[in-house]
Amino acid sequence: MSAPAPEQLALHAAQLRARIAMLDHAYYVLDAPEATDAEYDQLMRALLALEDQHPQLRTADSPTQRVGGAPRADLAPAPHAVAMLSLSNALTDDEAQAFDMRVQAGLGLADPVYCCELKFDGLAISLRYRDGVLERAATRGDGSVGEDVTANVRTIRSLPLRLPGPVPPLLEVRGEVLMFRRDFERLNAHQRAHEAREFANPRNAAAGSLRQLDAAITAQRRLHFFAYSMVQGDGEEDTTTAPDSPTGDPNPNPNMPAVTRAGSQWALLDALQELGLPVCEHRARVQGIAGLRDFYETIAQRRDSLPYEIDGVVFKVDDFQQQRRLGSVARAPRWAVARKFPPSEARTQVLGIDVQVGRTGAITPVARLAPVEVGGVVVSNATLHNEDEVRRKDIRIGDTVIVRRAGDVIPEVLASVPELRPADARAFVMPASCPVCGSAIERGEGEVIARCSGGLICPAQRKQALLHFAGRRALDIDGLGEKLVDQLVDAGLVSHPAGIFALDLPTLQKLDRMGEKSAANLLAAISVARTTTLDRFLYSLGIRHVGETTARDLARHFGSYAALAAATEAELLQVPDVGPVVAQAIRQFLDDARNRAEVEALLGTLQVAAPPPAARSQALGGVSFVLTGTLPTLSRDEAAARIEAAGGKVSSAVSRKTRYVVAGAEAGGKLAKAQELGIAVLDEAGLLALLEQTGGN
DNA sequence: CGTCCTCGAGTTCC
DNA sequence: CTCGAGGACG
Repeated sequence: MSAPAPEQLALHAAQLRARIAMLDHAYYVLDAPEATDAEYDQLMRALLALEDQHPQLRTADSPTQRVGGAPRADLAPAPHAVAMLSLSNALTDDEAQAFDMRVQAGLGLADPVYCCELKFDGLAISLRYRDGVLERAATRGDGSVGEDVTANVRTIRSLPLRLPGPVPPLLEVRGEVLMFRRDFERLNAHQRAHEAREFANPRNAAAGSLRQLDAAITAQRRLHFFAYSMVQGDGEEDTTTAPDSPTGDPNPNPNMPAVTRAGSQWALLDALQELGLPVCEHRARVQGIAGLRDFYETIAQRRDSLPYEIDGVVFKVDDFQQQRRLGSVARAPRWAVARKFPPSEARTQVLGIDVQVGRTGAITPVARLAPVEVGGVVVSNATLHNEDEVRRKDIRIGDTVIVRRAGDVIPEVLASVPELRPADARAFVMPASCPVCGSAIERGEGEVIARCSGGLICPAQRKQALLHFAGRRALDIDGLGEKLVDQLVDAGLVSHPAGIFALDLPTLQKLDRMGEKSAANLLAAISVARTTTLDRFLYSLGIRHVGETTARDLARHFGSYAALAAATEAELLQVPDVGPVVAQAIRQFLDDARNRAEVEALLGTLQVAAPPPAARSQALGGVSFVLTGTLPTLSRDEAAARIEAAGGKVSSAVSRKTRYVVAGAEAGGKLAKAQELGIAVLDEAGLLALLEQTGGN
């Protein structure tokens, strides 16, 4: 085969570039992808291969030369008169301490004064005001040249387009553009509703919104801005003689604008604020390493309750003269450092997508991930919830994905990174039959969850049913966990709950790694579980839609299993919170012959006591509480029991009807919600005091 | 009939 | 903890 002519190759490369540019425009600008990711990827690979073989074809504007958030062709380049530096990072307390030591050494000064601020997880932006009028807004870009995003930045409501009062003829304000969590969630809900791709996090959403070509779209996205620094004139380094006092009191020239007079970062922030620029309220002026630590700790605790995301805090030497003496190295100033929080997000690869079978037969896709550390633990699995979710987030096997494990414990796959998708990435396909028992998988009309139709034929469902039965909130059989249930079911020793009570020592000892001692312990635990209460018993049966609360309501209403079994659907409807769906599910369970036999067998071996009576104390008269976080001494159950004993109600979600939120350590979203709704927040001591007070009389 | 509230179910790691 | 969905209530 003969080599194609060079002109032909050049033409081919140009065609590929044009096609890719067109698809980029459709994807990033018009939000209307015109090709699948695989097609796009194929084009890109073809171009890369071509350029690799014929380097002379590689052009500076080739899409292959783009890295990450490279400037988009259609946004004008915006050079920075003074480079936008980044900050060096301190990832550990030791590194923060080293920074403080360097500053002390550089200044020959013990315990320097620092200005502490938040490190926003957004985009650095520079705003140029000429005679007080916003003239140009630019992204950081590579530090020396950014992108002109003036039209988009103008849509930020909190940003003054004209600065009042005396201002220098040319003033450049720097700060961060970010999206509040609330607006981010609203945006994603909107994207979801329009079947558009969701954003992985507020920062990506802010970046995407700011780089919109249509400023009308940016306007709808509700961006925010916080100012944190300033460059004067046309970029000459600030040489104004700063007043000796960092607060910048009496000034020789009172006509000079306050921003110009400021002799310290702290005073500058004040001055920016006076100009009507948004300045974040979370800042502090502190002394020495102890002060830096305090600020870091305080903010780390509040991190989750802030309305926007931050990835750390920033420490700056406060005094401008001192800053100048310290100077800059390479691309970062020596007088400032970013103390980062441990990352709560990480990228990793999807090795595969398996499905799990739950107690009710629910089929849940689970991503097997290349192990990655995020939020302090190594994550290797993450639920994908359901089929629709996988499709919506467009997560494929082989994809690189963003995983998050924030204040909450459960890792979540936020999004895939389409740029890093390999050509052989495979989409997830919901299997047609259960991987465990082979029964058909069905998904009801309008339902989100697909289910294995095998019922208790399915070993997976049987195992889950047994685990539920033995669970802490049901019969509470200590030691009967997943491993053991697996063994018992696989060995054919137990196939249904009543079978647990037929176990004996010789049978148990047939199992691997089951000595006499542990077997005896298990039998003792089973024996203890023979005595139970009606509410726990009803809950343990695993009737659909009957959870802990409904089981308790049923127990209280009917008083005995026999009474419940005799109830008609109409009678069931009399029970609080039982409607037609739940009543039917209960009736269906009771009418099934196998279930009846099972319950009969259980009742033959168990002693089921009448349910504990409802709280008699009316002290708290149905006041509604929500618990969140870890309390110092009480467990959550104990706290709930005490509240209920005093006649209060404990529910799981915060709403306007909630009177108190009891928050412990590492409280998450519920605390934030409580603050949002203005609901009283108690700590453990506050709760105990309240109980004491009301219970005492 | 729509809105809000609550419950049930599934889930990760050590 | 978060979702979906059932139930209560206006």
